Formats: sequence, C-alpha cells, structure tokens
Amino acid sequence: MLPRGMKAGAKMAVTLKDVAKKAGVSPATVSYALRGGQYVSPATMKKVMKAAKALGYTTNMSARSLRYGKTKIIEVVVHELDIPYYYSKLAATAVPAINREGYQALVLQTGLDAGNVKEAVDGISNQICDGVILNATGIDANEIKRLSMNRPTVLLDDCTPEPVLDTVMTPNREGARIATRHLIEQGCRSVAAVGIGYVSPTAIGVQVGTSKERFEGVREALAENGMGLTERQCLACDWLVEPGREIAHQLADVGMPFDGLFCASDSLAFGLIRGFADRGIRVPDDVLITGFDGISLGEYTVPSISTVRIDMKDLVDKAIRLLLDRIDGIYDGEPRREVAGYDFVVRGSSTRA
Amino acid sequence: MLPRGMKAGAKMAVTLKDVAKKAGVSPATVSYALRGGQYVSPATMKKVMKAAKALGYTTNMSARSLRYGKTKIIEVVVHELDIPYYYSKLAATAVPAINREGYQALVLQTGLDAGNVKEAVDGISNQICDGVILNATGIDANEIKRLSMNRPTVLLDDCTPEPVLDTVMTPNREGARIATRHLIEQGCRSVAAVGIGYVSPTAIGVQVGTSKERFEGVREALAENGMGLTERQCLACDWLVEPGREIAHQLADVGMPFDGLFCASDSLAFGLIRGFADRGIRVPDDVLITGFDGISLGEYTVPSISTVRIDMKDLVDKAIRLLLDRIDGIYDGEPRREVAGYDFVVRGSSTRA
DNA sequence: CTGAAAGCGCTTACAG
DNA sequence: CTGAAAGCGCTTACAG
Repeated sequence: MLPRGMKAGAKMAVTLKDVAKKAGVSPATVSYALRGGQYVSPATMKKVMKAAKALGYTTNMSARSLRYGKTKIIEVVVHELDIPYYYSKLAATAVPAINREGYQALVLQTGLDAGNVKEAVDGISNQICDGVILNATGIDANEIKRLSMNRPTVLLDDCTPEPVLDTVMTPNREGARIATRHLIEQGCRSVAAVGIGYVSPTAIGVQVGTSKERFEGVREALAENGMGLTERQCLACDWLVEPGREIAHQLADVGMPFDGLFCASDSLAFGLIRGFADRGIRVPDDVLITGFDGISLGEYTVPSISTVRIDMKDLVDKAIRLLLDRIDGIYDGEPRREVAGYDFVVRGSSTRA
Repeated sequence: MLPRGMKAGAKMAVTLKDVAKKAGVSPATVSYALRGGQYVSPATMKKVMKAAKALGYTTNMSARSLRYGKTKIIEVVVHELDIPYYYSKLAATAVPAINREGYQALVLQTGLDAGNVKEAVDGISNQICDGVILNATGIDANEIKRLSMNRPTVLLDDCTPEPVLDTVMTPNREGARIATRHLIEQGCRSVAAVGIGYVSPTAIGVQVGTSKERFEGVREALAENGMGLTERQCLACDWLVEPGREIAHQLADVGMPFDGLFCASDSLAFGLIRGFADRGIRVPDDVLITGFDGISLGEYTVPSISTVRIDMKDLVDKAIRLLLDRIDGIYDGEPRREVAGYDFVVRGSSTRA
C-alpha cells in the first residue's frame, strides 16, 4: 500500500506493522517491546523479538526522528579530511566523544571553499541533526547567524570581536608568542613567520582572523626582545605541505636570510623540512623551525617537529559541552567563548644537538 | 499543537504550514513553489518565497525522507580518520564524488575494532541512508550478508573467495609482487616483509585476507628470482607508524639483517624511516624501503617513499557506480568484484643515488 | 498488559 | 493554478 504517487522501491523495507502482523500483536505493542519492554509481558516480548529478527526489522530513522522531534545526531563539519592532519584528527577525536554522549556523529567534508561550507550546512543539515560543530573560517557573522537559526551550532576558531555563537578558540596569539619566544631563546636573531600575512599598523584594529592573531603573537614575542616584524618577514601562503616546500625552495634560492621560522601549521613545517632537504639546507643546523597544531606525524618526521600542540580532546569536549547545553536547554544565554588547552612541545626541528 | 506526549523543544522549527499561513496559501502550494514552481503562478511563487525567507524556513529532512522513501544519502564507513592516511584520503576522495551524483555523503568512523563496525552500521545506518560503502576487514561473510538486508552495500577489500556483496579490491597481490620485484631489481638479496604475517604452506589455501594476498605477492616475486620467504622474513604488526618505528629499532638492535623491506603500508614505511634515523641507519644507503597505499605525505618524507599507489579516485568511482546501480535498480544480479587501478611510484627510499 | 488513534512534516494524485 | 486529503513509519497518552 504505497502512498499516493509514491513509486515502488526495488525492495520495500520491513516495518513495525509487518512485525506486528507476524507476531500477532498491535504495532504499539511492538514499539514498546522493541524499546525495552516496558508494559510488555515476557511472552509477548519474546514473540515480538522473534518476529522482528525473522523479518530483519530495523527502525526507520526518518520516521522515528520525525515523531521524536530529535535525531540524536551531531554533525562535525570540517574543510578537508586529507589535509595532514588537523581536520582528520579533529574528526577522529570528535566522533567517539560524541558517541559517548549518546549521539551519533556525522562528519561532513566541505572542501576549502567557504561557499561550500554554507551550502553543506544549508543542505544536509537542514534538520537531519540536532547540532553542528563547525569550523567558521571564511564565513561572515551574518551568514553564521542565519545558519544557526535552525539548530544549535558551536564554532571553532571564530575570531569575530563580538561572538555571535558559542565558540571554542585555539590559542592563536599565545601559541605564536610562545613558539617565537622559544626560537629566540634558542639563539635565533632573524625570525620569519611562514603562512602569516603581514598586518600593517593601520589594519591591526580592523583585520580579523586566526592568521592575524598569530601575527600579533609573533610580533609581541619579537618586540619583547627588541626586534621588529616587517613585511619582509611575513611569508603568506596556504597552511599546507606543498606551499611549505615551495617557500623553502624560495628561501634557499635567495641564500636563506633567516635563522628561525615560525610556521602557522605542522603541515607547513613538514613541507619546509622536505624543501630544505632538496636544497641541502639542514634543519636544525642551518635553521630552526617550529610548527603549530600538534599533529601526531610531527613526532615522526626527520627531524621531528617542535610544535604548539592543541589539546584536541579538550577542544572537542568543550565544543560538545557547549552544544549539549544548548540542545538540552540547559543554557540559553549570550554566546560563550572558550579556549582549548595546549602545550608547547620541543623536538628536533628547533634544538641544536 | 504538539503530538500527544511530545515534549516542547527549546525552539520549534518553522514548518511548511507556518509558511503557508504567512503567505496566505495552502501547504501544498508552498511545497510546489519551494520545489521549483511547477503548477505555481509567478505571483504566488513570489509570495511563498518571501514568506519562507522571512521565517527562515528549511525543509525537515526526516519528514521528506519518510515521505519520499529515499534519503539521498550515501554513507562511507571507515575505521579511523586520523591514521595517516589511507582512510582520510578515502573519505576525502569519496565525499565530492558522491556529491557529484546528487547524494549527500556521510562519513562514519568506527574505530579499529570490528565489533564497532557492526554496531555502527546497525545503528545509525538503519534507514538513514540509501547505501553504504564499507571497509569489510574483520567482519565475516554472514555478518556482512545480514547487514546488507536493509540497503545496498559495497565492500572495500573483502577477500572472501565467494563474494557475498559487490566489492572493490585493492591490488594486494600484484602490488606486493611489483614492489618486491623492484627491490630485487635494485640489488636487494635479503628481503623482509613488514606488517605481513607468515603463512605456512598448509594455511595458504585456508587463510583469507589482505595480508595473506600481499604475502603471496611477495613470495611470488622472490620465487621468480630463486629466493624463498620464510617465517624469519615476515615481521607481523599493525600497519601504523609507531609499529614501524619499533620494528626499525628491533632490526637495528640485531644488526640489520635485511637489505630490502617491503612494507604493507606507507605509514609503516614512515615509521621505519624515523626508527632507522634514531639508530643511525641510513635509508636508502643501508636499506631500501617500499610502502603501499600512495598517501600524499609519502612524497614529502626524507627520503620520500616509493610506493604502490592506489588510484583512490578510481577506487571510489567504482564503488559509487556499483552502489548506484543497486540503488537505482539498474543491476540486480550476482555480486560483482572490481579492482582499483594503481601504479608503482619510485622515490628516494628505494633508489641509491 | 494491550490496542486504537493521533500526529510529527512532508509530497503528490486528484478534484476543482 | 490552487487546496483538501491521504499516507510515509513511528511513538505515546489514553482507554480498556
């Protein structure tokens, strides 16, 4: 008995009604039985279970969600799963943490283009999940506000001065400051920032974002030590492996003008190490390098990568807590902002033997 | 007007009915208008659009799916997203490919335990998606059969002699053979297989799996050149970075008895390179190494990793094609099995300058 | 302990 | 071109 106008599927799924008929009880009783047996006699229970198993019944989640008003799904939206390695680590950490709270986790990959993120969240997320954890980079505040109309949303690393939604921040400025300070302590006197665009004094109050915060951190550490941060020292590029390699080549070709490099990501550091190896420049003998993120692979490169290691578990736990507080109606006030824990890990890339 | 027994959510979502009331038309008309405007006058169209926008309406996917009988979602089940780097690459490749077919892609992470895979597929997938792409390692054929009762499923790398479901294979045996042959051509006379358990002649017809296939490939290449493959040459371990490092340490500690190492994964090769560096053993000067998978990072290690590179795009395309043929009812016959394309990439880890 | 009934939000054949 | 109605599969308060 198809609904009017519905096409027959190749294979109709088994429904509660089918199980009820087979077990000789009402659908209501089947529902009660399947959901743990409250109000159901042991004998009925047994009949129902047997029938359900025999027919291979599984709950139609669309129907349950529609009825229940909740999906028990939390979505994790990341840009790229195969960027080594921040996002895959984020997703991998978030999934079991979400499961522990009794929710299913769905990972959504949007690609690096900000437009796709909008679309992705608009699209599937419509109402297929109860909440979203979303890396906000590249979407503006209005857009974010609009997205949140439908469901609780926690942002990651949204640097907007006035937060519009709950956010978990990475320690951009502090991390950059500590890493740069470390380079100076190791004796560097000519430091550059890889992956960081120069921010002019007039733009400093206007510009917003992760890169700008890290710029500030680097600048502060240099200033503490009587050094400046000029345009020449800022080597803007995407935070990926290949750009790191290219920058290493460029630096080698102009005679390696720096003795310390703060990298905005471990992937960049990874690429730099490779690029310097191509040109016979030795890390850490000829130049010291620090990364950012704390991807696990950084422990295994040769040399291994000193890094600002984000406590991914802490980040994820905080995001989930913020989200559940909204979903469960425990908190309904102004947007809150938290900062993920981190530590600085000293490894081979920034220490001379 | 809540359904009986339903608790009020913190925030009721906007429904078709709300839009209809606001626009002064019927819900049916709103539905038609929102779905492209067939049968709807331009004036009505405009009114509806305006009302929908004003209220921030989005479709309730649970309801639509329930009505439509399809979810337009394909699920990709992987073990671990942050294992460098096969699974994240798989997921990252599959998502846009699935989107191109007009489906949403959901990535599900199960962890390395086979029990979790069952649970994951049982659980969320119930009927929230139209099809599943699933790495089968560690689940037996009966289980797989049962899982597939509910929806079309494509397996990855299921080595069961009689396929129970559509499968895309990686070229396990051929890849291992070619890599090993390459090591021999480069002059290796004492080759070991890392990550591969020894398979005795009596077990060879019985044992099933990826590892066994690769064992066979290695054995064949060695046999072609008059060499054998004994238990001593098989160093079984998980295909991860840390085990690779540990094996390197062990080999170094017993005086490095091999001059060529076939690794079952690039991650293993990655760890070996690191472990040998710890002990002053040089790759490729002292020992040649080949990997398997073709993860992008293998290009950036020092030395870079020679590898059997799986054509991930081809693998994913084949999996999606098999799946869509089932979903769309284009094919309904015996399980089909395809092999993903691949090539062997020669890099620094297996070539002496 | 069990069943009949209502309703979640949507879509579409049908009647106007 | 538009609206009233049926029904997707499920859950639960209510009546028995």
